[in-house]
Amino acid sequence: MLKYVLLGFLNYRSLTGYELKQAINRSTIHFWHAELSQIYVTLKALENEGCVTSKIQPQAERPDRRVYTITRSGRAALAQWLAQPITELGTKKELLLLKLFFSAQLDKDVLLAQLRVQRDLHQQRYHLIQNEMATEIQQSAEEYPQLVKDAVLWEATRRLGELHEEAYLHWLDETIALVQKKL
Amino acid sequence: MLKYVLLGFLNYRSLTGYELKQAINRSTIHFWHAELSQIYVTLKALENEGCVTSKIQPQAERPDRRVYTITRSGRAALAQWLAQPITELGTKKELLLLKLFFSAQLDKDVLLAQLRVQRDLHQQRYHLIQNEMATEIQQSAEEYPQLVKDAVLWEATRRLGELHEEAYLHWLDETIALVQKKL
DNA sequence: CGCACCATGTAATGCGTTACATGATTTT
DNA sequence: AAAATCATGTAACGCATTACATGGTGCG
Repeated sequence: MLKYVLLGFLNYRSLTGYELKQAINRSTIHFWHAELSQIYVTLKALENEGCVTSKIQPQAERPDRRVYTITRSGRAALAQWLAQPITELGTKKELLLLKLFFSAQLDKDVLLAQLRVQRDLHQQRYHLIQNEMATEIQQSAEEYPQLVKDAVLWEATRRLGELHEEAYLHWLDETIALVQKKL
Repeated sequence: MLKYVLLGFLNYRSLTGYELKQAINRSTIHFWHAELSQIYVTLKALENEGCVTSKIQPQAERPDRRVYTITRSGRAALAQWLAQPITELGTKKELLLLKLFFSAQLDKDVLLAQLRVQRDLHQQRYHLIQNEMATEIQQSAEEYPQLVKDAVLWEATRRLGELHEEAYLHWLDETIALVQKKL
């Protein structure tokens, strides 16, 4: 899938691997991520498939950059993938739930500490989604008026992140209280 | 991590690979899953590490089964893992959000169809979590009174699944309306 | 008669993470 | 002086998915 993430961003404009990583971190990070090393590998694969082309851009006082550009064939591949229906639900892997599931014999205070750390982390992410990410999207929409439709959808993905974090925080409070009472 | 899922279940009682797959499907499926083939591979690895032992149980009129039993060393590994704090948030991969993010140029009706299929799928999962899974947990708690504490935590993991699906369904309705209006 | 269930495994492939390797510039 | 940012890659390792392989029993 990383292929399509990269094609998606390159469809807006030409970018380097490094910039693609930044684009991901600013926008899709809460539902799709990738390591830089994997991005470079995948870009090379996309080039072999003819979905992108690359040119070295020499820079003074900075390392040279390899700028990737989407091809017609790359746009076609992206469009084809977008139109393809998803027929199954995605499978999640939630480490916290896994540990919690088997934690009945674990020391109660260790478990509570675990849950409180998670509460902090999720609170932080919640604020990030509500503030930094929301303004980021608004700014893009104002800066590039041709992307209003895109911005509507970006906002929708942000909104699910917000709702999920709200649910998660609510659940953590519920669960901390539950563990205190019943364990 | 699959190692610990298997150890977690084997800590309750000895099981075969096939039964472990069933246990996962009945309980942790919405936050952790695994293919049978991977379970068999991982069980073999656990045996090499001394975390489990296995015995062939011959069966008449059924294929022989290999029953796995957790060792003292396996219990220790499990306990050690459970006590270990999680310091980072898990990273999700949500295919639907990824497609949605890049779908501004996609045909509106194709996108709406995509979202409606998802609504059906999530509705189904929501009911599964609320009904089958809830009763499954209650039954286990009644059947094995020594597992009341465990059942409290199982129920907690189920509850997050429920809350997440509620949020997801809410969001899908929101988003379908949004796409109809603004795209 | 065909499908689902019981039951276990191997092999190939793909994808992702972590570590390694390099090195200048800018910010704190 | 140290840390972060810019910038690109290779290599090893681990884990997961998919396909392949086998074969009996029970049910509709």
